[in-house]
Amino acid sequence: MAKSSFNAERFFQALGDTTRLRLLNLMGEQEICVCYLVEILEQPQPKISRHLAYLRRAGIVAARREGKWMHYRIVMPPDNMGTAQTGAAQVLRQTLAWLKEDRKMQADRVRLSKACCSPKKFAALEGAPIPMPVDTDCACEARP
Amino acid sequence: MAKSSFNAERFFQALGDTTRLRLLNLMGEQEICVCYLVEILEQPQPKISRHLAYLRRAGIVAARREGKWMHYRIVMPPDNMGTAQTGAAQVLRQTLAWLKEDRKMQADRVRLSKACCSPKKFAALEGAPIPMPVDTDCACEARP
DNA sequence: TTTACTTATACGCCTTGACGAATATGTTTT
DNA sequence: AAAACATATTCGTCAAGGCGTATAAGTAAA
Repeated sequence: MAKSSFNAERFFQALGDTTRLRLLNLMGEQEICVCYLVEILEQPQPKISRHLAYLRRAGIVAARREGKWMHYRIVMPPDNMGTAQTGAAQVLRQTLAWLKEDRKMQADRVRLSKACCSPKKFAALEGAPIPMPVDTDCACEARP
Repeated sequence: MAKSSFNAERFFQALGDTTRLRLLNLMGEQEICVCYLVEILEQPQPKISRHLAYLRRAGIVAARREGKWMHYRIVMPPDNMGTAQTGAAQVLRQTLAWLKEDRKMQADRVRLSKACCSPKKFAALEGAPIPMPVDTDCACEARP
C-alpha cells in the first residue's frame, strides 16, 4: 500500500506540456481514437503518438487496440482499497475540471463534438471509429 | 477574467521535480525561512535557492525579506473575484493534501517540527527565525 | 501476397533545466 | 570599513525531452 505508489514527479512532468494537457482534455471521461486526436489538434501524427506514449509511461492513460485503430483513455491512479480516491486521482480529476475552464480547451472540445456529429467534414475521419461524445449534447449517429 | 490567467504548462512543470515538491510540502500553509529548508532537506544551499527561484517564476511561491533572512510562502493562484477558487488553486490545494499522504514527505515535516522545537540541535539554525510549525502539535518556544 | 492504412518508433537537432562549484549580492555586526 | 552571515546568481557540463522527418510495425482489404 505504501509502495512509493505512483511517481508524483513523473506524474506532474507528464502534465507539464500543453499538447498533453490538450490530449487529456479531449479524452476527458471517454475513450477516443488517435485519428481524432490528430484531426482535432491539427498536429502531426508522430507528435501526437509520442505524447500519448509519454502519458502512457506516466500511467495516466491506457490504450486499447481495435483493428487498425488505437483508442486511448484516461486511467485514474489506483484506489486505496476502498472507494476513497488516491491523492493522485483527485489531483487529476481537479486538473481536468480546471482545463474545462480554459477557452482554448473548450474550443478543442467543441471541435471534437462537431467532428463526432459529422465526421464527413473531416476528410481524414471517414470511417474512423467515433468516440463517445465528451459533451452530452451531441447524440451522434451510430457508425455503419 | 478569461485572461489566459495562469500558465498551466509552467505550473505543472514547476511541480514536476521532487525537490520542489518537498519544498512546497514544507511550506505547507506557513511561511518558512530558507535556512530551515536547507537544513531539513539536507541539500546544498544554491540548489534550494535555485528551486525556490523556479517556484517563484511559476507564481507558486512568494518571498519576503526580513533582515538577512528570506521567508518563502505558497501563494494561491488568484481568485476569480468572489470566494470561489480558481482551478489552479484547487489543484494546488489537492496536491499539497496528496503530499501529506507520502511517507517521505511526512518525514520531512516531522524533521521540521523537531527543528522548530529545538533549533539548537541543528547547528546551522542557531538564531534563525523559527517558522510557525506546520503541525500544530509543537507549540515551540518564542524566539529571543 | 501485395497494397493501403493507422499508429509507433528511430534519428538528428536543439532547448530547457538540473547539478556542483565558485562567486556575487545584500544585510548585520564589530 | 571590514568581517560575518544568509541568500542569489553565474558558469560549465550533462541528461531529458520536444520537434520534424523518415521509416518501421501492425492490421485490414484487394
